[in-house]
Amino acid sequence: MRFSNYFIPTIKEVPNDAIVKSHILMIRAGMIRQLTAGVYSYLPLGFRVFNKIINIVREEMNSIGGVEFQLPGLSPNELWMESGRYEIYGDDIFKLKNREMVLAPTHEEIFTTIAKANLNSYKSLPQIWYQIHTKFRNEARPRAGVLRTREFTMKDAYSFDKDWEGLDVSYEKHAHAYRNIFFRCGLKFFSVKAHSGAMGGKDSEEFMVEAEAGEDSVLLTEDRTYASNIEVAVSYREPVGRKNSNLSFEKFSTPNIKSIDELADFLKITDKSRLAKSRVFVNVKTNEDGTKTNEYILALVCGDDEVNESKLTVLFGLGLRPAHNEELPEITGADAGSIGPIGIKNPNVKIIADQTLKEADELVSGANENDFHIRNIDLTRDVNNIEYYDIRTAKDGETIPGTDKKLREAKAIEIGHIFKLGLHFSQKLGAYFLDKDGKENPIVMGSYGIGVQRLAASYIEQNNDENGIIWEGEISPFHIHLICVNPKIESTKIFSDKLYDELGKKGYEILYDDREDIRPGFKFKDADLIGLPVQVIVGEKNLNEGKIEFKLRRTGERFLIPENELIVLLNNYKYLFGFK
RNA sequence: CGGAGCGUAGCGUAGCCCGGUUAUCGCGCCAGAUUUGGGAUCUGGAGGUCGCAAGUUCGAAUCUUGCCGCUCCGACCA
Repeated sequence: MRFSNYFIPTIKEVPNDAIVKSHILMIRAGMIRQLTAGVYSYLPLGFRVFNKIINIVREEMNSIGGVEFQLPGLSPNELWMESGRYEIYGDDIFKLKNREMVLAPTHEEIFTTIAKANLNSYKSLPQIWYQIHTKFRNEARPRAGVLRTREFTMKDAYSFDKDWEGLDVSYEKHAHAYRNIFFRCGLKFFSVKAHSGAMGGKDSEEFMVEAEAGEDSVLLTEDRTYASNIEVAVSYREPVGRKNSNLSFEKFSTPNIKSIDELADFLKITDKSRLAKSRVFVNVKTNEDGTKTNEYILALVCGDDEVNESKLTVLFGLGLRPAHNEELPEITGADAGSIGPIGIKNPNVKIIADQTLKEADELVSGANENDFHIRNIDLTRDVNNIEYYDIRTAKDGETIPGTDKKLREAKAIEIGHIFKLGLHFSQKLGAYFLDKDGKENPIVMGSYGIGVQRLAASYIEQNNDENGIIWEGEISPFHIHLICVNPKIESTKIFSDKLYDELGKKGYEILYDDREDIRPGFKFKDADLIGLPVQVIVGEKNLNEGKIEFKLRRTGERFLIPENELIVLLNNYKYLFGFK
């Protein structure tokens, strides 16, 4: 590609709106431009990278037997009401104003509709169906350039199996394909156990790239044998245990004490583990007749721990939400800050506590009366029907239960998600098949996604320096940045043109900076910013001695080589181009 | 949705607090000249509904109110 005939609007200055590295560099290198919040135009260079990723994804999906579709972006409201997601998604789904339709944020419903009509026999299962195209999500807060947007390209795949064992196989195939994809894209990635989210389902694994710009928190061991999203991570914490002094509980005045920290200061103690923190949750249950009832839950953890809402959701279901501040006095008798397990106003509140508090005594907690707490609470003696679960959020520095392996907390970007969906959509939308015995069964489904732009941004997060992006491997937009220092000098122009043709014929993808009236420094800066793995520089002085310059982008190393050695040298570096 | 900040030429900005000539500067752009190995120099030039609307005022980029948009933090996030 001749630069003079291409379109790469590079920018020297850092754009005002960009904070995150990959965002800044994608704009500066002329890959993307923002149209409005969370909506980006893909410029030729960016589009080229995305397409490289798409091709890798396509190859790996095909290799596990995936078949490619292209489904509509528009779909009728009705379909989403049937699956129940019209409500669940709420504002996150784009709704058309002049037609009863939505812009699909994902395609379970539509793929399932096709499965319902056509996968009627166990003989037609299993199937892996996928597509690579645009998704629309009305994100409340798009951020960090292309990392979280309202319109993006996603590879979404769905597996259809006759039983759970079949799903396991389909799931493993995807896990394998995903590892190949991310490896080929040159990412340093890992996978974590994940929360399987609103649709129920069993196993779920997220593929992560560690990056400061990430929105997810993960806990991992240094040897990466364990990694987990913080939403589900389990770690060991010494139980609080019993002191058995058998002190009776007593209420005491704690004026204006709202937080655990304030309470600790007030009591002049530093160990907050016995200051039991109470959080109140409302679990909205839908009854058979469609009416709704509220279940109330009080969750206790150590004062220096946090309640993990994802873990609670697993225990109680999707209707769970934190109680609003206005509801608290009605449920407990006090405002946030004075709530505890003893003397709750509503006698039907279910009390649960984290395992670390199992049978603990001499606890301090709110008295369910503003500005009062209670000390010497013995959960075994004083709280009836208490149940213990793992409901705390694991923390940096803690160990994996039963080992001495330490967990480190890190920020990460989720680049892919594989997920055993189960029966939710097949049952809701009526996708059943007949088994060998002529019996009707719901199809067992899996769902698998990869965000294309997010993957590119993740790569850039991991591969950049103060001069720009550093591309290497299969997703580099081109292989070689050929720079003719001054095309106005005939000898260099003739030589560069010839080199461009020859290298092209050898299968190299070349970005050829043939621009006239651009000073050399400008071309070099552009080359480093765009960041192709190898730069070949043709200048008058060197060429007069039969030499050209060869530069490696990552290390900045330059070699002055005889022109006829270029082909051999390039061959030595073919791994930089993702050549086998 | 809550909190904070911002909106002046394609990009980055000064001016705003304390209202008053022709709205500042740099990059980029156009023309010419000189230049050509790390984002050139000089000369000349084009480019603006100061986000929008209403208000206060003799007079508003500047003050007030409302709206819109964007960014960041948080909430949310199959």
